[in-house]
Amino acid sequence: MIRRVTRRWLEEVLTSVPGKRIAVLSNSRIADVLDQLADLLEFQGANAFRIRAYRSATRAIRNTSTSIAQVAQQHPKNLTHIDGIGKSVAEKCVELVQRGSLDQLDQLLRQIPKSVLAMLRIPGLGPKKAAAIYQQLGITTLEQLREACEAERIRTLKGFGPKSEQMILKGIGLAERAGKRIYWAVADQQVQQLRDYMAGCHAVQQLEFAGSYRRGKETVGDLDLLVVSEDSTRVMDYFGRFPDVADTIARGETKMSVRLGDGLQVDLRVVTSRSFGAALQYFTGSKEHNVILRSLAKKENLKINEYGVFRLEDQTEQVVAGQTEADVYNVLGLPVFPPELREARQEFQWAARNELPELVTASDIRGDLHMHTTATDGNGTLEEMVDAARKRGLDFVAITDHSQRLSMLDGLDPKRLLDQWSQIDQLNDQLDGDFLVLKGIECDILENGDMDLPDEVLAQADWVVASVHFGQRQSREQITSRILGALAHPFVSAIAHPTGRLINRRDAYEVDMEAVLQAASEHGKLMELNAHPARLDLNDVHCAAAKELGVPIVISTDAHSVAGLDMMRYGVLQARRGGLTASDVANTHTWAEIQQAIGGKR
DNA sequence: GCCGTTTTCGGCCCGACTGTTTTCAGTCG
Repeated sequence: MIRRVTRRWLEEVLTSVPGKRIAVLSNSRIADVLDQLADLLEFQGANAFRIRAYRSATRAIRNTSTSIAQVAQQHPKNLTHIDGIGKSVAEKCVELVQRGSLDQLDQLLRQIPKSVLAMLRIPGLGPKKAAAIYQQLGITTLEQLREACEAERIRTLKGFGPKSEQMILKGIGLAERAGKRIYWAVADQQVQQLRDYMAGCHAVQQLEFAGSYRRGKETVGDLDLLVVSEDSTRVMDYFGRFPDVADTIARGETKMSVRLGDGLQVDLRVVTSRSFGAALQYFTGSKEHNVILRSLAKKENLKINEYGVFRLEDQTEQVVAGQTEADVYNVLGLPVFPPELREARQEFQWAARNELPELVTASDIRGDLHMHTTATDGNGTLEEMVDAARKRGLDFVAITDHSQRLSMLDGLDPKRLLDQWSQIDQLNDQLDGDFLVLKGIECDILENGDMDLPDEVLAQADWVVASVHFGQRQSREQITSRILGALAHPFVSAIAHPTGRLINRRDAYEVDMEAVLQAASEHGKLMELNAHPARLDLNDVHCAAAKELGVPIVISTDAHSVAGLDMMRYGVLQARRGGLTASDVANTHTWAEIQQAIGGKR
């Protein structure tokens, strides 16, 4: 009862604000608000550890699949059970969910104009310097800042000089592009080019890309290039001549940073072979994973930095590890965590229980259960897609073209679908057991919750993926209930791209993922991890939640062309970040085994 | 602000580079 009243009240508050949709606050929205609060506090010069506490709370909020808003409404005290959330942040979550805003944030925003925070996006301009510019010169916008630089007024401030003005002017132009995160798949292309180029430098003994790229994060903010060499000058000179380098940001003895033409920053570190493992560990991160690692080391009277692990005794430092990553972890009694797991989520607890999962690999994948053909919006014919899948070593595929509601994409009505399925029967006859083509469909879940094709048609399919394409702006209750309905439908096998998000382009639609996963578990249905680099939907956090509930994940390319089949590896990477093993992923199994899993429920 | 088999108070990871400084604060990862 309380929940209903509160939610209705919240909906009224939110709908009274133009442009806002009816919604229970998502975790990412709550985290955004708290991050803004942290920005403003930082700007005010608040205690650095207090800021860090807020940052770590917002990270925890983004990293859980539990709906913070729901917990705040129903069991607010349970919020502090989440690591990183204490009494104060818990109270703020409750206030935010109940009132739709935070009193403290409103007060701060009255003192500091929001436009001032834009200055923090300029590389090299942090909270202290930005605050000095705002407080001493009264500058509140980037345009005023540009004018002040050009009029040489910034250099009059203590701690600023002509170079600072140049840095700011350059930074204003970059603020838009810099800091934008690119898809992992795009970063990967850049990495391959850099690898090829750096292979031509004889001074390079060993080379590895670290950072969020190595952790397989869905988006990458910059590249961290680690090189073993005895001659850092030669390596840096060579690196600086990479044709796409637009600007050198910094260059010292061991570290150099450049910006490429598209705005991507690449940091180069040159180390000796003795330090390679420590440096690789250190620069792979994440920051939060490293903080935990160093705290553990400290308790053992050890110190970890990018040069090695050192034992502290009688004011002397003795090297105990550094050459390989394995040495660094093993000296602390820890396993070598796969980079994808180094996010300070559960990996240290898993290690303590000796339960680190053996993550799924691309070679474990046996089939692809979501792809399109020229029958709807694909570029490849049925035969071409099947041929390409065979050449990629798969054992089976499902052809899942769109259903009739997608008329713009020439979606299939029952007659055309049945025609396609009889073609598939013929093709299977020709294949004679060497390969299996499944009769599938990507069937729309209509706005009213009905399936887009009649039951008697769906009943004849081997495999049905249900998806939401229309009515994505419906309320959380409506969308959730549509998906729950599909999961309860006897002929639906899996939910495709379950949140509809397009990374950097479109937010996920409002959906109660906890309820969805619970229903999938009850009905024995599968959830898709769509491998397209812009989707990667489910995300890593939801994959981990599905695993907890025993809901199998099916990694699918949703290929619209032959080349699209190669996207499988991006999905596998995301699955690894979710901690999935081969047995957690349905399409590492044979079709007979998958059929058994979904067939029992019909 | 968060956290706790050394702690409910006193810690909180660590180093490189830059610009503005005559020894260091700010920023970044």
